[in-house]
Amino acid sequence: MKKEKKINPSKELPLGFVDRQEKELLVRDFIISNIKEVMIKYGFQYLETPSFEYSDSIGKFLPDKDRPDEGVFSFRDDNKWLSLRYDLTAPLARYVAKNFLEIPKPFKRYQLGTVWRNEKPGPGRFREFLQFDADYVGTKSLQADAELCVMISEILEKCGLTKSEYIVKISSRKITEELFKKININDSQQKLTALRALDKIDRLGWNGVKELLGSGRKDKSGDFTKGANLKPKDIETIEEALKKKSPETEDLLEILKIFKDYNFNNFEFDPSIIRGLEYYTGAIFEVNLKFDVTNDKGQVIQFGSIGGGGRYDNLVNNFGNYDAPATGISIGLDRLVYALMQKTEFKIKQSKPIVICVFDKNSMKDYIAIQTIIRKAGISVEIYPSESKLKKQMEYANKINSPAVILYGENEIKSSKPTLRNLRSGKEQSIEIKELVNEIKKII
RNA sequence: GCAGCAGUAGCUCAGUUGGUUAGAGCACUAGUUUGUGGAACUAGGGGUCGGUGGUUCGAAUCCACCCUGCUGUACCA
Repeated sequence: MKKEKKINPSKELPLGFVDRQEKELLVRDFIISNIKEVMIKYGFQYLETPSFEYSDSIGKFLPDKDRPDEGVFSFRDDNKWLSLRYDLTAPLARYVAKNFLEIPKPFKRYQLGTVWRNEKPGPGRFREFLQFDADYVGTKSLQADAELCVMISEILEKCGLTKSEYIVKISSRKITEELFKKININDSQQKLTALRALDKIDRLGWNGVKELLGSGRKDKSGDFTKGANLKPKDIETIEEALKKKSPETEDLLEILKIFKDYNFNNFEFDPSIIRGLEYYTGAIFEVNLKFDVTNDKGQVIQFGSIGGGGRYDNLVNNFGNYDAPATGISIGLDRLVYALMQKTEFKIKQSKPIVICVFDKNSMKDYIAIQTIIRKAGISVEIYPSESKLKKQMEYANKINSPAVILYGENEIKSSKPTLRNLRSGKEQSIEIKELVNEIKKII
């Protein structure tokens, strides 16, 4: 009989999906707890919406296509297309439209949730990631826009970033709109290409952007990108306009005034920031890190922004007749985690369990008794799960970074004096049970 | 998507112009020590050489296609 070749299931993960380990999750939890604290202080309410939405509810319409636009993960269910949400703003708009009459106006909500994007992953950038999003719905007041920037800044500083390590950049859609009107670009494709080119100034610099506004640009690998084919004179006009150090549009002037009242100054006017192309209508903001981020080979990489947002006055309106101007901001949490973990001074302390070694299964009652005492004191502790050689148990304790082991063998039990071994110093001491908790506290 | 580079043990990598049974370090397991981890020594396990097909007497090595990773670029609502 011939042996069938066994084909094992793949251990690999789908492109852009990753396992996340404790080290990373603890940093993430730390950020989340800071976010929640700040959200409460600023009076936002907590909301959760489902991972899936009908594709058309989150802006994915399907004209003659057998699947929704690339960029989202979708599947067909009973002739309706469902998509995994790609952000938290679109579901919010849907939620507001659905519950418009019941919710307070303005509606201030924040949300933490996984989102999915069917795009090429990069460093600190995955196809599944956690996003934080805070929005003001139902107000035109620019106080809201300004406060979002102040608030995001407070969150970042709570997470340990200093003012010199990040900056909030602001601009307004109105600037580029006026600019395009001035130089008379009507072709919408051309407008789009130009807008996208402008968005890249931080990465490519002015020369790169100029090439993209003109005939096109060849990148480092030799790949060529077509440009917007603007006239040199128009490119000059744009360059001139974007050099301006202070804003002239009314919305930004107002926001700047409010920043002043808040005594907030870690921002920068930057007319070249664009953010998404679809729904923003007014002020836009972007949060950038100012320190170098490296990959695991130590190379400095293009990291981009860790979050941003802006005013979107028409999004809720798309669903029907309710008029709900809105503004919001989001952070990609995993990107922030990735960046924070690079700061060498950034370490989150975690308490690993004390390990009680097992000499004899029949003494389990005694092990459990001291385990209970220690746990009651709120200290992490566990009994080694089997009766292995002491060496193995010690190796285990060492491996999990346990601060200490408790040796409670025949003689110790007889005298009710367990031995506590400090795994960092290697010192051992014999201790009365009632003193055990106190001694452990000295070690951890 | 496009372009460049890469893929050999869990990890980092070596492997001569195609030539027996594919190697090293670290990690892992067992022992030196039946009550002692982080050091040392000894022994051991572990590989569809990214996959599939082709060329060849013979392929980790050459060819084709595919997959995956990295970097850049595009897209990012």
